[in-house]
Amino acid sequence: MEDSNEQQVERLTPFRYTAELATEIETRWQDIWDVNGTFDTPNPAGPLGDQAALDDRGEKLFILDMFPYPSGAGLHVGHPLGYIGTDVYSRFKRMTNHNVLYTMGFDAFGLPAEQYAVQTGQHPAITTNDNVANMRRQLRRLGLSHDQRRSISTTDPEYYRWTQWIFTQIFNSWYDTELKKARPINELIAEFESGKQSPTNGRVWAEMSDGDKRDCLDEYRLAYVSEAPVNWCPGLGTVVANEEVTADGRSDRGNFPVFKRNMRQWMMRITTYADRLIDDLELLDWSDAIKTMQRNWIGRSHGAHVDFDSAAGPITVFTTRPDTLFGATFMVLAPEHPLVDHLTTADQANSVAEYRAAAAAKNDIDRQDDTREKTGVFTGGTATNPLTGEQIPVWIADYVLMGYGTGAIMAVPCGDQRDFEFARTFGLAIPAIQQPPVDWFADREIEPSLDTSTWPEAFVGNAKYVNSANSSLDLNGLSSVSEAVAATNQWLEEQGYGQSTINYKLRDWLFSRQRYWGEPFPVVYDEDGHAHTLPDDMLPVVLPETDSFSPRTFDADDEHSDPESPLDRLSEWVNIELDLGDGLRTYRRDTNVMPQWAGSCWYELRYLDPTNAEQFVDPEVESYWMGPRTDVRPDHPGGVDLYVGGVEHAVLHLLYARFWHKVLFDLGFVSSKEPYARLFNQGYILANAFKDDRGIYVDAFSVEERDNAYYFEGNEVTREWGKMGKSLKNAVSPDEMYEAYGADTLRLYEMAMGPLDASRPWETRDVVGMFRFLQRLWRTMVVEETGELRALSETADDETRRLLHRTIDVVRTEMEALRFNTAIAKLIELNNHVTKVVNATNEIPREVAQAMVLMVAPLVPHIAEELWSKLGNTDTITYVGFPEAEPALLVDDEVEMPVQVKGKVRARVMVPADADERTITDIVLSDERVLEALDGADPSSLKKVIVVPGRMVNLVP
RNA sequence: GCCCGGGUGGCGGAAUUGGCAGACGCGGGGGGCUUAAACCCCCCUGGCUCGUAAGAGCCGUGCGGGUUCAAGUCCCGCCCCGGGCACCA
Repeated sequence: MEDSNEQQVERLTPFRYTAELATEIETRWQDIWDVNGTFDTPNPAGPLGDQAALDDRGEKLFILDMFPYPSGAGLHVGHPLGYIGTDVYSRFKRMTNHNVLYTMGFDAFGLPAEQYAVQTGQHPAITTNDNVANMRRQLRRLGLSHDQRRSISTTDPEYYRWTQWIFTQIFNSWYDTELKKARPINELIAEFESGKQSPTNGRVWAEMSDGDKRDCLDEYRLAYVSEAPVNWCPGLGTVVANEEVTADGRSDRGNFPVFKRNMRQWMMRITTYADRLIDDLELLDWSDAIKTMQRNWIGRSHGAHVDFDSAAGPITVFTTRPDTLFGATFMVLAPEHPLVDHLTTADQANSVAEYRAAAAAKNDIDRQDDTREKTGVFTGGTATNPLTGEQIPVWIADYVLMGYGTGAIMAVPCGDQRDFEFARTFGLAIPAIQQPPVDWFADREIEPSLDTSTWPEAFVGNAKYVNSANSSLDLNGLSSVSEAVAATNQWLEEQGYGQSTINYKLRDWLFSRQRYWGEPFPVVYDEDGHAHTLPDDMLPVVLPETDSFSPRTFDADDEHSDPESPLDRLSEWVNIELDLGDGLRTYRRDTNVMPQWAGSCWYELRYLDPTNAEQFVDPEVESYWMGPRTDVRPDHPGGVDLYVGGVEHAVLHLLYARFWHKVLFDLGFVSSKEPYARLFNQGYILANAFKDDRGIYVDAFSVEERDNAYYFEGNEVTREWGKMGKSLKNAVSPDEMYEAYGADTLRLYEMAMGPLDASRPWETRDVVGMFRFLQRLWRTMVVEETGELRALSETADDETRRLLHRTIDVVRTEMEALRFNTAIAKLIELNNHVTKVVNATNEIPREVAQAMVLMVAPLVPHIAEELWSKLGNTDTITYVGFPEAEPALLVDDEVEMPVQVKGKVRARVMVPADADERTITDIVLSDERVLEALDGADPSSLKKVIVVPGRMVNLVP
């Protein structure tokens, strides 16, 4: 009987590096690592403190992944891209004398976990635990070098106890605008009592009742309950934060419509930190793209508040261009503006009411989706332009948003495109107040003129001011916007018509959700409805058990439904008797839960000291791992040394976490002013997805390609790129890859396929290239027939040794810079060379074998451990020093230099490596092929001879 | 519309401060081993033209200009793709 191929291979080379052998090696080493606690990292103090171990390790380094939601679907090969990258880097750093903190937790509260639970009918605690366990298993199989002792889940009561504690700290703090930092609310009370400052509501502290004092303090707290317009999402049955609403007015989870509604909700006063959140971006080693997104989201703009007198009292507008006030010929208020009623005249009442009703019926999407046709109505009322003294008409229009600035604008049609369009539509005057430059007219192919009826659009920019003077202010003749703004602001402040100010797009953070699967608020309400946070010894407030954990959701379009928190139903839990210091009283619990983001706002801090029962983190431990590295640079803010994750958290998680961290910094709990000193955004793994003619995704693995077209079950389908995922029916699971090649090959392929920050398409058929490399590596050291270590020779030939050291040099540099793809290419080149040596001699030089194993160890740790032990070592390779290049071996005696004639390579000559320009020139100009290439030109009278030593020579005849 | 990225062989991608374009891998071709095949090993592989051949020449990094001895890299003007923001006063 004939053997199958596999049987033959098995019989002839039973110790070949196959998927089966890889799996055996990998699972065995994973067990050894676990048993030995190989990746346990010592702290300087506390429960995980170990001074002896700490002394053995070098400089500290905190490497962090954005932790995942433990989704029920499990991992596909796209998920661990970043994790493999951080693992390789962590392992490399351990080998270059660093004490590396590297672990992984689970962001297990929130909508996805809850929706999965609702889907399966299982309690979210059960499904979450299952999912976490499954994910731990999948990540372990990848060989990630996490310190398992430090892994947390946000759903552990021991963890969310501290999430609740931080909430109480925030609640019991206020922002001191003088010192520009958060302080305990008790210090504010002390200042009110001593008279050092007075409440901003204008009342006298000593004369206020206890209840009034509480109300007054609530105006200051960094966490507060407010009745405010919020985003109500009936489809999810909860309110959501601004950051969770997409540009087209839908929820980022579930894609349901979102409606603006006034509701009583918890808010976080993140706006008080707007300046610091923008300014401290300067201190961060983050990409400009992410910084820009944060800046845009916070949306700081410098301008002025200006009051326009009217019959209904002063109308305040915010403008960034007070210099254009002379051109303000009308005003526009948002339809919801409170002064509209008072301004509207009787004969305009009907049309105003009609317009306001129409605007109210539209949600934000429709208002923005508009074809940009300007609509609006005249209120009949007028206001006084403080600079010109003219009476100008007041309109309402939905292009002015109540949610930004003051909800009212002064319209300068000649200098603002929106106002220009509005004025054109309704035939309002457009006087020019600047003389646009000649070029501006030329570009628009019109004659220069101050008659704006010839202008196609508004003019925005620096230009000479005209018609801009009154008896006490004269801008005419100025030509820079900044000068004119300064002059106008000064005038406005002197005359009491306004003042320069800063406006932000950022709103306070809506912090409560009407869901079940989240952290309960550590808050109770007394009989007067005042909120009290619970003292430390009553934490955690454990999420109560219930079968009815699913929230009430509504028809997604039912704007007028009301949220109904699942916790509301648990009256036995809601109503309690407590002694909060003034005897046993009846209280009512808060029935909201915190948003998904709460747990991820501080998890990196808990990794530092995960088992500390006394504090959320020991300050000594925090300062060791996250304290400012002023030795690196004087303005280093402290924080995680390397944070790797996707760009999708640019404004959500990263903004919230920075805010919480800054509060904790202000209150003295942490020494770092930023949580993440360096951020690296990894790319995504993309995969082909295919749609049939109904636009439905078909199984990508059953699609056939013929003549540049794609077919599924005989029908042509269209190809598109997408993130890998279940919904696109193109997910490849890591288990398939383990089965075919093992985890080391998967790790290597993901690192080799491109730079870590680039998205790239997955190609299963390419994976085999990395598998072949590992097979060859294995074969250079292991005899496939016997499994024995190949014979070692004591010395390498000169060429091999030089190549080895050049490789070490490059691999170190590339690993350090997270360019694992190029490091791998160099290692393959070295291995290809070594394969030739081994083929010729049947032995491998010991120094080469050792260095190669050490260099691949961060990338493919299992095969490296196995080879390392075959080479006679008994200890793990994890903490062995990474090879260092011998500088003398990096320079050659002779180098080949290309010789160009007029920039084109015509010849190559060998020159001594240390030759200077003179010597090189002499050698080059006496070379036969060079003379030939010069084609008869006289080498002694060349126009130019450019010599870049070690690079090239260029001759210009 | 504005702000970020990006565009290099059949494919994924390499290329220090401007200095030999296409490293490495996949795919493709040829050879060796084998009764045969698979595995493995060795060689070739951007396009075009000329040459029996060794080889030689020309073109070539989205398009069009420019700077330079020299441009994938720098400058100007466009086109396309991906992402973010979007009536923000």
